[in-house]
Amino acid sequence: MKIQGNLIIFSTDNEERKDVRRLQEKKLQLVLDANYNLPSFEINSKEYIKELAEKKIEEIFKTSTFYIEQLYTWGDPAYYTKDAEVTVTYLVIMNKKNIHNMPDNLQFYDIYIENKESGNLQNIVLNNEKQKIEYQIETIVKRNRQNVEYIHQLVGDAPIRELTAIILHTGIKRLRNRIENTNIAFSFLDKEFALSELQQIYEIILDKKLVPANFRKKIEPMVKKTERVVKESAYRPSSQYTFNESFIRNWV
Amino acid sequence: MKIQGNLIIFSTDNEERKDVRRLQEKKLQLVLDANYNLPSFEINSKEYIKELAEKKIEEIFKTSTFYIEQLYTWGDPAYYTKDAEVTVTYLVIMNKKNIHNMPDNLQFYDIYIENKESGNLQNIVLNNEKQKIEYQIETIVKRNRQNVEYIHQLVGDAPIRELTAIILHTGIKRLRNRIENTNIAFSFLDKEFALSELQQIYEIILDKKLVPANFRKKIEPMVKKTERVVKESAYRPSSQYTFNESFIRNWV
DNA sequence: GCAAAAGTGTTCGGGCTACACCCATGG
DNA sequence: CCATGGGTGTAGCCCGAACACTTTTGC
Repeated sequence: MKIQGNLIIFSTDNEERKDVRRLQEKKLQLVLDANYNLPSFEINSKEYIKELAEKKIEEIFKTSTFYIEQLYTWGDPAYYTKDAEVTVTYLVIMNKKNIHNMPDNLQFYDIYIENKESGNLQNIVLNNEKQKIEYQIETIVKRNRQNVEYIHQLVGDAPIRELTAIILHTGIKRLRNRIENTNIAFSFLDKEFALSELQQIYEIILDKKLVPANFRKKIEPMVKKTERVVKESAYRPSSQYTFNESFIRNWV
Repeated sequence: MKIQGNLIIFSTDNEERKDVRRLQEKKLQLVLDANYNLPSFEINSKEYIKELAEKKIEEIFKTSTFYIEQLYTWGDPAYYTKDAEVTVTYLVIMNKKNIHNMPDNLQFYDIYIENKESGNLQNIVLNNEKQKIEYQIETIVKRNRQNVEYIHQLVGDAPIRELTAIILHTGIKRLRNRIENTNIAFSFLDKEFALSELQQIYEIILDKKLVPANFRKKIEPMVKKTERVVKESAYRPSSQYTFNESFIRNWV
C-alpha cells in the first residue's frame, strides 16, 4: 500500500493596519502549495510516523518549536492518487516568529472561515498576494436511530481538491474543539502576550466575537500577569501575560 | 508499506445475579483472541478503510447494527510485526443482543477498569471463563512550556502485547470522552431500557458511582418515557425509556 | 474632549452536586 | 415491615452571558 503523511499547518499574522487608533487585528493562516495542496511527506517502514511529520516540519521551517497532533487517517479509493492510497494527517500550530526558512513551493494563505446561519454550510476563503479562492463545504447529516454520521462535501467546482477541502474542514473542527478544551491557543503566541491578542486567536478560530470582560475571567487561571506593559496604539497600554505553567487540565 | 486495521469492540453483559432482591448488575466487555490480540483485518487498495472495518464486523457477528468510529493510526517501528507496519484502529460499540454469530478464535472478556488515586496508573483486568489477566498502564506526562504530551506504557510484564494495551487504553479514554459528550451510551442498549440500565453503562465506563436523582435530570432531554413498565426484582418496577430522536447535540 | 482598548464588578440563569423524601414491590 | 430501587423536589454552588462602569492613552 502507498501511504503518505499530510500537514495542516496553522499560524497567525497581523492584518494590514487600517487605522492607527485601532487595535492591530490578527488573521489565521494556513500553509499550502500553489495548487492548494497540503504539504506532504513520505512514510517509510524504518521510522515512527509522528517523528517523520516532525522532521518534515523542521525541514520546511528550520525550527523545532511547534504543536503537533495526529488528526485522522484517510483511505477512500475515491481520493487515491498515484502516490497516496492512505493518508495520515497531522495538525500543526506554529508561531510565525519561530520560522527561520520558507521554501519556494509553499506559501502562507490567509484563511477566513465563515459558518453560514443554516449551519450545514461553511464558507472558506484562501487568500494570498498572488491568488485567492473561495469555496463552500456542505455537511450532510445521516442518522439511523441514535447514531449520527456527518458527511462533508465540496459544493460545486473549486480549484481545490475535494479531499484537501474535507481534510481542512476536519482540521478546523478539531482546532475549534482543541481551543475550547485545551491550551493550544498559546502555541500561536509569543511567550509574552496581551490578553487582547489571546482573545483575537479565539475569535478568528471560532469566527465569533467574545466579550472581553467574560473572556478575561475565563482564561484567568491559565495566565500570569507580568510587570511588563506594551503600548500598541492610541489607547491604554496593556500588561503582558504569560502562560501559567502550573495550570493543568486533563484533556483527551 | 504493510498496513492493517484493528478493532476495539466494546459491549456489555449482565453479571451473575448474586441476590434476587438486588438490581441486575452490568459489566463491560471486550473482544480479543486467546492471545489478547484485537481482531484485525486486511486493508487493500480497492476499498474504503471504514467499509473494510464494517465488513469485518459483519463477517464476525453477522450483524450490521453497531457504532463505529476511527480511533487512531499507529506507526512506530517498535511495534511493527511481519503483517503490520501501520495499524488503523476503529472503536466499535455493540449490543450483544444483535450478535448472530461468534467465531471460535474470538471471545468476549469482561473488562474492569480502575484508575488509581495517583492518577497516572490504570489497572485493567481481563477476565473470561477460560483465562484471566491483570496489568497496569502508566501515563507519563511530558511538558515543554504549554505543550503537554502523554506517553503510555505497560508496567512490568504482562501476557498482553504492549501496543495492544496502549491501543486499548486510548480506546477507553475515547470511550469515556464520547459517553460524556455524545449519545453513544445508547448503542450498548436495546431500543427500550430502564434508566438504571443507562446509568450502569455510564458507571462501568467512567468507573464512578452516580447519584440517580442527578443522573435522571442530566439525561432527561435525551430520553422519552414509554407506557411500558418492567419488573426486575423485589422492588418498584421501572418505566421503559427510548432514545429521544429529536435530541440533537453538535459534537465533534 | 473623544474614541478605543484595558480592566473590574454585578446580576441572572442554567447546570451540577448533595441530600431529603415519597412511592412501589416482593420476600 | 423492611430493604431496595424508582422517582421527585429543593437548596447551594460554580460558571458563563450580558452589561454597566472606570481607567488610560493619543489624536
